[in-house]
Amino acid sequence: MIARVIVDVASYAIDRPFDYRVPEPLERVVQVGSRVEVSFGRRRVIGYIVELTNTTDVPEGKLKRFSRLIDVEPALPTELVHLSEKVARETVCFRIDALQVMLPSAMRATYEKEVVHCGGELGALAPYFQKKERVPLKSIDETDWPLVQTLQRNGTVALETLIRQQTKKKMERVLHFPSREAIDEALEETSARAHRQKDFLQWMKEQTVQSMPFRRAVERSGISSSVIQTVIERGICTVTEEEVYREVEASELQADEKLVLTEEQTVAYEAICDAVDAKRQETFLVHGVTGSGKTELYLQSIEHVLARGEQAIVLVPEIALTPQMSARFQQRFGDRVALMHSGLSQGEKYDEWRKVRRGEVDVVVGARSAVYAPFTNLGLIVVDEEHESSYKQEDTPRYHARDVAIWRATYHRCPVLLGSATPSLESFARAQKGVYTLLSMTKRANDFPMPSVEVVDMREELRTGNRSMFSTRLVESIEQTLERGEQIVLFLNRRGFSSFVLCRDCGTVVECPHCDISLTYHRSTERLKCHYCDYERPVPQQCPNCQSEHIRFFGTGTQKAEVELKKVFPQARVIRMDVDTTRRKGAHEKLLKSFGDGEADILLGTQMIAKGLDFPNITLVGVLAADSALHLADFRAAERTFQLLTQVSGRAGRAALEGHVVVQTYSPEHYAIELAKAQKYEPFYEREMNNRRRFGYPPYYFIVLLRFSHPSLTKAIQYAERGADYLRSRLHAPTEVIGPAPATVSRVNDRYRYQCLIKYKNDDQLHDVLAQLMHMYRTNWMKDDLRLLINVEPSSI
DNA sequence: AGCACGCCGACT
DNA sequence: GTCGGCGTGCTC
Repeated sequence: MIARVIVDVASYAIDRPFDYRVPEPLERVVQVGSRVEVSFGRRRVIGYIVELTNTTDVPEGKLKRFSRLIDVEPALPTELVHLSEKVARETVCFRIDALQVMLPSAMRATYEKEVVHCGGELGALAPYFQKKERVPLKSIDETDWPLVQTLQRNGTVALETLIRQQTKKKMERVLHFPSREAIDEALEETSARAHRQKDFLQWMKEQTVQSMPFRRAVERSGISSSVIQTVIERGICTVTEEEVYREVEASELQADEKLVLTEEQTVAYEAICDAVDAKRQETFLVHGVTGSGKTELYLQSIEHVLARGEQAIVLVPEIALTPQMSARFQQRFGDRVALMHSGLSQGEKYDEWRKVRRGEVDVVVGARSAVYAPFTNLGLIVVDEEHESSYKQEDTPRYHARDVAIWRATYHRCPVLLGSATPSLESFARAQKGVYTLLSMTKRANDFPMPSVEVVDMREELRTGNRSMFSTRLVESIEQTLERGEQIVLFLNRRGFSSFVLCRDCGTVVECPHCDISLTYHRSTERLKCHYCDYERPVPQQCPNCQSEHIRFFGTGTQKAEVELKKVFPQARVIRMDVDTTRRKGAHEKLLKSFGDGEADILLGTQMIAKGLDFPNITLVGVLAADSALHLADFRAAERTFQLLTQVSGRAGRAALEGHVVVQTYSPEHYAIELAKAQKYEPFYEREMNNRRRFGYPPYYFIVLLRFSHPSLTKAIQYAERGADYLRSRLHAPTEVIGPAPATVSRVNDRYRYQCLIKYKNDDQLHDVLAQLMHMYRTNWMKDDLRLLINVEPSSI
């Protein structure tokens, strides 16, 4: 029996299966998806079985037997093993990367070298070994490494690779209670003076369960652990070490009752159930205004799926995975839900993943990578806020969770639900073409009116002499809202307000010496940092260009806004939410909770407050700089701005109180802002589609971004041109190759970056041509220190 | 990727 | 002669 194995080595030459003979005793145990330990060249590494066959082209002399089976139960279901091939092909990444991303990081192996003493004199190495036979190479001083080599040659020591999985199963001591009779017997044998022991025995007798974690027994019985320990030592009850799940802190469960669906919701619900029942892959685009009750639709659709004995995945943007959202799912489905988001520790993520793998839960609510939840009987995948750019992973494998969701659904023959108030142009266009089924929900579930939106022209404010961050209108609105005792959310897009250091005399901005980007001030450390490389330096006292001491320092946008806000409204209680105030685990939740409890009047923050915030007392939303993302050189700039404004506006007036939105901008006439104000998605869609068609961008074309980087500027340009020429010579109209042009950040880590763009409609040669280009890169260009990165359907360019 | 082999120049 | 620098080729 032959196992075809993808080994844990990310390299072009290795990116294919290698054949290993399956040891005979394991023939009935191994499965596709199992991990094995193999010797590969002179190393031992972990590999994934992707196929089991009986034939091989590998000559007998080369074929090895793998040494160890790591999982009895395969780590990945077959479906995901096959899916990894598609992911690798579609996103141009190594198969091993596509496989690894499907597993929790705790299951990734680390490799460590150890020096083993085989016999003979160790000489100068002796102190490292003491009485031990093997020591980590890391523990030996680097100056002694040549000696290790010498001793290795004469056979005194050998180097071995230690494969360590990061998996830590949490073990807990579990107490097993004896039978009633045994307890009675024990009671008789217990000395009359041992009152506490008797109490404990009595308590045990009252228990209905047969075992309980030691810790909980201490808590519940109120008997000290030393007493219980004595009882154990007397052999009355036994203790075992058992694997337990880390307890993920449960959100506070508020009542969440099943709601009566509106007419629109019912239409959507029935269409979804129909696809579920028919086992039909169908993608629904749920276009519902904020407050139209999309979550309730998800919940009831999932209930239907669970009733059929199938499972469901709910994808949520990381940032929107608020306790409010999680709590609703937990309330509805109890312990059948697993949560997967960045707030969990590595071990907690591993536990949640295992619950899914073992079939102990049947709903997963999680961020991007939860799309790989190892369910084997999926009935529905929901992608909430489907337009969110966080669904696209920005490093390898550069997959889009929305696409993966559809691939998986095709396998499981189940529907996918894409939900958004502001669908991505791609999805809406597909819905228009009939590729997806459009489900519109135009009315708010509770019939509350949409908030009124007011746009303030900040140029006008400047002209009238108001140079502060707050327009007169916004100040008035805040005042009125405060007087009414209602709450305010102020939103500030960090971009354009980032915290850089500027010389007031010559205008110099302090930049990174290795990258073409300004340095960012970090208040916590009082230093300037580069967000692209690891460079950091203290804040300069003088301008590095003209030595002037008039260094103007811009704190983060939100910090500055907070100071100004306190000046204008000294009586208002403000909560600031940005990366600085939410870095600590759980800080995010805590701040939101205290705002929800009415402990503050104003919530001031960045992107992160744009979503999922659902408090009835918020009646005013202020957007301080609506156009900060508008003028970026990216074809999605208008779409992003429109989505953001709509999203933020949705935070106002979620309950009976009427909501109001004030949007401050320097370009009030821009269609993205005008149409967001009017809250008209479709006119925006038409308008933006026109632009996309005119300039040949998605969804009219698919795009692939190629980035060439090299320490020498001329070489970077040369190779980028060579690459573009190569592509042009092989790809034909209507496929186009644009560029090369310098990347937005034209230098990172002392490497110059040039990029090309391929635009295509449907080009079946493209993947082959890209593969050939990669081949040329790895056989010729890579040695010259060129780096080439391919991003299929990038979220920005 | 990482490891060994092998070829060449430098040094005991 | 031997050591160690890095270019080349291979990994079932």
